[in-house]
Amino acid sequence: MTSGFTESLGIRLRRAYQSLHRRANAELRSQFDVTADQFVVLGLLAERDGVSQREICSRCYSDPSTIGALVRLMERRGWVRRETDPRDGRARQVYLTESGRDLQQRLWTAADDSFHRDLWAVPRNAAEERILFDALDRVVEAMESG
Amino acid sequence: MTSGFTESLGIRLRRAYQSLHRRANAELRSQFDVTADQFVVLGLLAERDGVSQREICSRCYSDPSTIGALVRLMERRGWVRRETDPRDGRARQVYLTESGRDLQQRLWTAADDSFHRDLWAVPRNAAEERILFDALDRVVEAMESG
DNA sequence: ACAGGATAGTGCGTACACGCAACACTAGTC
DNA sequence: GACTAGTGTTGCGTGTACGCACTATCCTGT
Repeated sequence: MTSGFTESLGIRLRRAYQSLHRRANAELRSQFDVTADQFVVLGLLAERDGVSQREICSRCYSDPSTIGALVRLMERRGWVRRETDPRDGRARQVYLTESGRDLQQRLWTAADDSFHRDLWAVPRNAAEERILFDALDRVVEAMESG
Repeated sequence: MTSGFTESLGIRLRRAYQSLHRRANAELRSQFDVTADQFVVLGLLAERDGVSQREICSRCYSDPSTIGALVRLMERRGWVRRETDPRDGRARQVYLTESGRDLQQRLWTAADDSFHRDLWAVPRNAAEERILFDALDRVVEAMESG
């Protein structure tokens, strides 16, 4: 029926993500006691903060309850603060604190030195990068249009 | 320092994997009460069984304790049996049972109908597929050679 | 002004991923 | 035979992912 389970795109995608996630977790945890997913949320907030948890979810493709727990944890650690949106009593606006912004920058440069560079070197040229990025984005489309 | 966090390969990889995993979980759970990771292990065992848990780990890039728990659960559900390796008292040989093999085949065709087809259609031609697969494999290499 | 429907967030339960430590067994060396 | 490494598995604790049910709030049409 197919060219074999082990050779399928699904398994390859899983392997690639798992190894990235494992590596990121190991580096970030040992040096900063931060998890890979906290790193992702910090990165998103550094690009734009004052946003609702719902928006964070849609930007990193996670679940509301996952993000809720994550953000509350980050709040306890002093990296973010949450304020009730004056325009919408249901929503919380999530902001990076000074400490959180500082941490994010240190994480970013550390991650760049240790594994981001290797990741960026994966596409061997611009054309390959475009094919790769397009394909990954089309995976998302295909999976969500079911 | 870079073209933006949201545009990086890491985030794209995360999004693609998360959406695949979510979709697979939803389909498999609603129809068969099976998780995506159980599906993966069933698929690997269908290709070759009688193997140690350690080997399952290396084939799906998972952790020994994760696979241990997963395989014990699958044993309780009657999909696999575990026998002590006569050559190595530490190791367990994991086999698919008849019921497990049967389930795997039903899962495989159902998954193929619902989302595997969409996934296979992601690479638009053989050249793109090769670039995509190579890149994903190089991600694994890069992340493990740290 | 109000009912009905949508939306943001929380709480709970289950499954997975992983590091770490412990344990059992193996294999190589002396 | 004992000693030392190395390996397969298990147990424990934490963090993450997700579905589901629930509350609080908003919004729309009447």
